[in-house]
Amino acid sequence: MYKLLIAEDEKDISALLMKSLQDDYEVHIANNGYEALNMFEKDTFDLIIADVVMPIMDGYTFVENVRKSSQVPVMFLTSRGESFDKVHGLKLGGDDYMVKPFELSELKARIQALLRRSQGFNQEKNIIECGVFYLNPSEYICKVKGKPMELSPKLYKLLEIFISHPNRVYTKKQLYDMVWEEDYMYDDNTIMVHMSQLRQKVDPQKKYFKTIKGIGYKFMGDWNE
Amino acid sequence: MYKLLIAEDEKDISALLMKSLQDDYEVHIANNGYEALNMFEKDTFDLIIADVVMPIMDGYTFVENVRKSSQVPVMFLTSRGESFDKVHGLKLGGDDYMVKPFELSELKARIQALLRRSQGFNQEKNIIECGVFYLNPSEYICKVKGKPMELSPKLYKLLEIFISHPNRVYTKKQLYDMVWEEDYMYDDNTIMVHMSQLRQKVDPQKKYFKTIKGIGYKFMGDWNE
DNA sequence: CATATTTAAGCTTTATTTAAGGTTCCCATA
DNA sequence: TATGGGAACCTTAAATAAAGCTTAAATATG
Repeated sequence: MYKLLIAEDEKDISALLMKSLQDDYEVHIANNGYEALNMFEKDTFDLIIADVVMPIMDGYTFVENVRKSSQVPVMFLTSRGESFDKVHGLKLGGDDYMVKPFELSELKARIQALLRRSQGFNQEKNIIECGVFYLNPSEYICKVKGKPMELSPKLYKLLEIFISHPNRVYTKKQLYDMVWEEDYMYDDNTIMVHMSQLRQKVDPQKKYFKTIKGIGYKFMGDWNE
Repeated sequence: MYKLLIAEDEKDISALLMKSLQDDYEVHIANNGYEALNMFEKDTFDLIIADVVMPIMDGYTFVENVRKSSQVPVMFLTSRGESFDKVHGLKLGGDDYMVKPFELSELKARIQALLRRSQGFNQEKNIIECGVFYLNPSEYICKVKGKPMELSPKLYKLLEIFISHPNRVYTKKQLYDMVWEEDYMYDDNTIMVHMSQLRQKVDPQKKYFKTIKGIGYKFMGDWNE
């Protein structure tokens, strides 16, 4: 079930949203931008709905801060319906902008469209897929060409990083920091052994995981079978 | 430059769109859904804008067919502004839905937001480009005239420096300091050998990398093919 | 105890530097 | 206007150094 964060100071509206969305989503309400930002930093959400005019911290400022670290889809929902406002909200990182009063059916459809787009058109939640590789971290499942693979935790995390960002080059240090989450006692060799194991398990023909000598490793995401 | 496909039967609107979008995008116009579908099958586009009411094949049918094989972002642009229509359009695969008459500034902002989302925020990657040279350091990619080149770390860094600052002259000492990051043990010859290798790989005809005798080297950024 | 992870060692591959001989260009001099 | 010497530069190939791979054994984890 997708998690939504709603930043809205008008209680009647947030209550209405809660009521009409809670059957389909896990809904969290914040009463202003500041509160929302705190919640955002402590948790992860699949979509954010933000009012613009709020006390303490407004919606624009909130979303600007969100965008510094996240690409979570954002919908503005506000009574300010001028083109100028819409353009501003969209430019600073919003994905959609709805003007109050709104139709609930349209809001729901737009939420669905946004989630569909941001989740990469996967029906299920949190599926990571690229080419022959399929990962479902919440179920700890890994498939390569549809064939289930058993991977140790470290190997799984490694693979997850690569598949979520095809073509990107990671240095050994970066991988170590992300997978091991401890920067003392760091050794290149550990990474190399794990990469070797990962290749043997998941890419025995060495087509997908390329070594960039002097830099690091890269998962080739633009292949043609 | 992103490629847009616009399916619109009203000539004055398609002309207006062409006029206002052609500076930023490569715009292709189809006069109905059927024509659009043909164009879509022969070419690839980064975004589709579709009217709903069109002769021969309507926008909904067109987009339903598009969605059978593609996840390209789709915006509906139509005078049918009922919630029912919007919900229908969004559910069958549309990403956004604008109602005529529309503000051009809002349309442009929504196009940008959609492209940003569908391109996976990729446009924010720092790509270094000049003339026939293309570098993407985060993917460690180098292309010359669209042809991928494999470069060693030192050569890559060297090239990166030159392409980021066309026409600037660098002394051997400067290059050494920037690429080697150690100022002891410095030898002109090392640079010269690397420059020689770089030219052979990336500029065999010696058109782009010029020696400034007594000074250093310079990448010629203002050429005309 | 079983499984996962790290260490260690020998080996392979690739990158970088060194070294030597050749080329070009500038400038002083004839 | 020729010419020769020297400095700066180029190129190539061999030598050296660095980075990476893999296997198996050792150690940790639970």
